[in-house]
Amino acid sequence: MIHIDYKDSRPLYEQISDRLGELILHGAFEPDSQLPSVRSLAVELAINPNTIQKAYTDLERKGFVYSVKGRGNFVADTLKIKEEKINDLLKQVRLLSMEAAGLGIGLDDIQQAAEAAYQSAGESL
Amino acid sequence: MIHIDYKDSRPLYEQISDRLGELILHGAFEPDSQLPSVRSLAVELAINPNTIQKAYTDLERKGFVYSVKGRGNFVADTLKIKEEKINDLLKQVRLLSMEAAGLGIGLDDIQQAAEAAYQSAGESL
Amino acid sequence: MIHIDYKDSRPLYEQISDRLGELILHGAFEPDSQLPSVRSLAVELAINPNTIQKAYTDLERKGFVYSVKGRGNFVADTLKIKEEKINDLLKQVRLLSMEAAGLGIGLDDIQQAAEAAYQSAGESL
Amino acid sequence: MIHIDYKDSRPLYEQISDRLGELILHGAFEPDSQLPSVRSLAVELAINPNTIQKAYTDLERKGFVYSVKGRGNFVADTLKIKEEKINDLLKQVRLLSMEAAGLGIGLDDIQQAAEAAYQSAGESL
DNA sequence: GTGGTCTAGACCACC
DNA sequence: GTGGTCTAGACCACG
Repeated sequence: MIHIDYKDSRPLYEQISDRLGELILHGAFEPDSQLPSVRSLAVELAINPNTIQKAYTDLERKGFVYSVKGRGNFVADTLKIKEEKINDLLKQVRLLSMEAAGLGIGLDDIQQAAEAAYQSAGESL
Repeated sequence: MIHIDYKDSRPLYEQISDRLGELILHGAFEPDSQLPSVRSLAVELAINPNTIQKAYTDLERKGFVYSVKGRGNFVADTLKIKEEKINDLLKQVRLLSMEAAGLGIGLDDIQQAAEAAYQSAGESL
Repeated sequence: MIHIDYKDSRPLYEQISDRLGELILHGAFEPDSQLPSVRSLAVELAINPNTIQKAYTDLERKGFVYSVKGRGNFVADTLKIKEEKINDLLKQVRLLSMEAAGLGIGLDDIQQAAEAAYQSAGESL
Repeated sequence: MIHIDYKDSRPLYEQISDRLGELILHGAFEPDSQLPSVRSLAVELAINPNTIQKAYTDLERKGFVYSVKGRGNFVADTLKIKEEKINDLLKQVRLLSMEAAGLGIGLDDIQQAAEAAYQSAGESL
């Protein structure tokens, strides 16, 4: 479910946090369902529990997860998060488009690239 | 021409390298023209010359610049670089589009966002 | 009467203790009347009896409740408690006011906020 | 400048984070001025550097501080933060006032307590 | 068994 | 010297 890449320059806790956030965003977990415990994940990934803990703290800061002492970590209501994520993504598209305009790329090229990728993603579902 | 932001969490050398690379890509310098010397830039930006040197080394690694011992740093032929940059940007658009598909964003939303941003950038030229 | 919020980061026993204390303070129980038994509350809330027991112990420590072995838990004389609570609350108001002074908030702003909230609470009774 | 209370039930990192945040909010540091380094604070307070680091991370999350790798931690622009803090404080006043209404405390009592404390704070400046 | 906090000691990237 | 990350091992509160 989670793959650690030691060649990745990102810190381990961030790889884990990002990956879990991705899974949550894409609906891999039910809201309010329990996530793997700090210790079990630590064992599974052969990583220090503190590092897992940092990943969960990061997810809590981002609002993806809430934690209850003595009980575990649970996935938060992802609706608002998803909206934020969507806004973020569109903002990135806008930035890239403006940059593309500066580099002389045609609007068509961008839109076609978007379309092709979008549909290939749809097919793989 | 170059602005250093001490609040930026990126290292200084990277800010300088990125900014110079941007200027080169957008045609602010003629190919083979000479760039400011390490020392002059260091004085101008009130920064340690080692940091400037590292920025130039970074640009050389990326192929934006070539350096001649005892003479200075010069802008490389940017044609290939520009092509790479364009490919890079389109690749990013594709990635975002695939991610968008996974999040349930409509293709229209993406293309419209791109179009609006593209045109607003064109107007500001 | 008591609602458990599993998303609340406070421990369960504290949620229960706080809620019962609130009810007692606001006169929801007669003095010396019997409170629900540990077991019945445990069943009703679908919670471990140990947790309920800890809540009652907490309330006893605070002086809201007294317990008679073999008979149950009973509400204490709340008069003194109420006075303490009032003193507590006024103390908090004073602390906030001093902090407000340090932050440059006007006294009027505080008093008006207090008045508006006070009256809105009165209307909802 | 910072006092650690080992009898305080709050974690050390939170005591430090809160205290520094307080100092920043009350203008004890110039914006963009450098805060004590992780290591120096660790020595001064006789505490593990990791704990100080966690305090700074916490302050960064709250927007009180920004950190630049290799250079140190600096106080952020506190204007927005101060506004948030003021809103927070007034919200607390409102909560207390509503609670007071439920307990039968007079509005006068609250406002007078606020006034007395407010003025005593003003005199001590 | 669960998460939360803390210490001690280490290594890295950046300046 | 600066912050950032990671490991190892420990103790506590909670259920």
